[in-house]
Amino acid sequence: MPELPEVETTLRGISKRILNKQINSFEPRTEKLRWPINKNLKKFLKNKKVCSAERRGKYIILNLSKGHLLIHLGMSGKLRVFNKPTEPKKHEHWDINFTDGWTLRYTDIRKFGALIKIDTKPDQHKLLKNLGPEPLGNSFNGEYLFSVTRKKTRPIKNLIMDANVVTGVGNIYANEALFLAGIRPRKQSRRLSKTNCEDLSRAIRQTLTEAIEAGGTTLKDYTNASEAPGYFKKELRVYDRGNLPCLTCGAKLKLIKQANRQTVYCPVCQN
DNA sequence: CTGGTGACCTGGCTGC
DNA sequence: TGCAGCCAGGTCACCA
Repeated sequence: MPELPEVETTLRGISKRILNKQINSFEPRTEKLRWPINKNLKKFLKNKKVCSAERRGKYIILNLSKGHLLIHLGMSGKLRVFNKPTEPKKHEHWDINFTDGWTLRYTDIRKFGALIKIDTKPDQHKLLKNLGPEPLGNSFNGEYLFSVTRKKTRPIKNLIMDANVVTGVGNIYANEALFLAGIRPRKQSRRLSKTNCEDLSRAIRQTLTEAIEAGGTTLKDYTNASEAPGYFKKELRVYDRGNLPCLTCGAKLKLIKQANRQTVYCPVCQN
């Protein structure tokens, strides 16, 4: 799925087309995505205005004139906006139609995404309240990473993919950032030095920033709000390159499995 | 509390 | 061609 850069790209793409607009109707075409879609959502959204839109980790939050809407893209979710009426195709699970004729449409082949109505403060919602710091924010740095890695026995890759430690780093960018920092994915978190933590926090920041600038990564089917692919794939140095030569030293990249996810690293460049 | 695994769902690819 | 089996950008819920 979309990791943080793809969610950010999506948010930027839809924002200008939905901000300050009034919702005319909500049309769901599925009972449930990851969770059942609230039966009152049609009524709840009717006539509400989209006041602002923001991202928290991989979640998109639409702040409405009253209440909030939480959107997660799961593994295969996409949002796009258009103003020419189109017949919804298979896997196009819901539309939010605005009074000016524009539509926000959600597509998700695997239905791991979510659409949730929130009445209270969003940051107190159970899906958001335990999230770790934003990797591109000021509170995420080497010092923070050093403090959270102490006493942790799990591999560093598993740790940085834990949304409660730092939110938004998925499998692609975890692999890439560890390569950039020269750290083995299986290294025990508590064995990272202060320098390792500085390097890794910087690598995560750099990898995500570059991916956002490239419009995200398209592996198979990610497209942004205007259906354009992301261009970061050509920058990937280890992800999806198992057994191919390291682009830095030529050594054969190792392919292993961690927590049921594919991990690729260079046995020479990463220690 | 920590850490590991199964489950959710569909489609594409590989290999027999 | 057909089909079984495996894999995929996420992460919650549950269990030891």
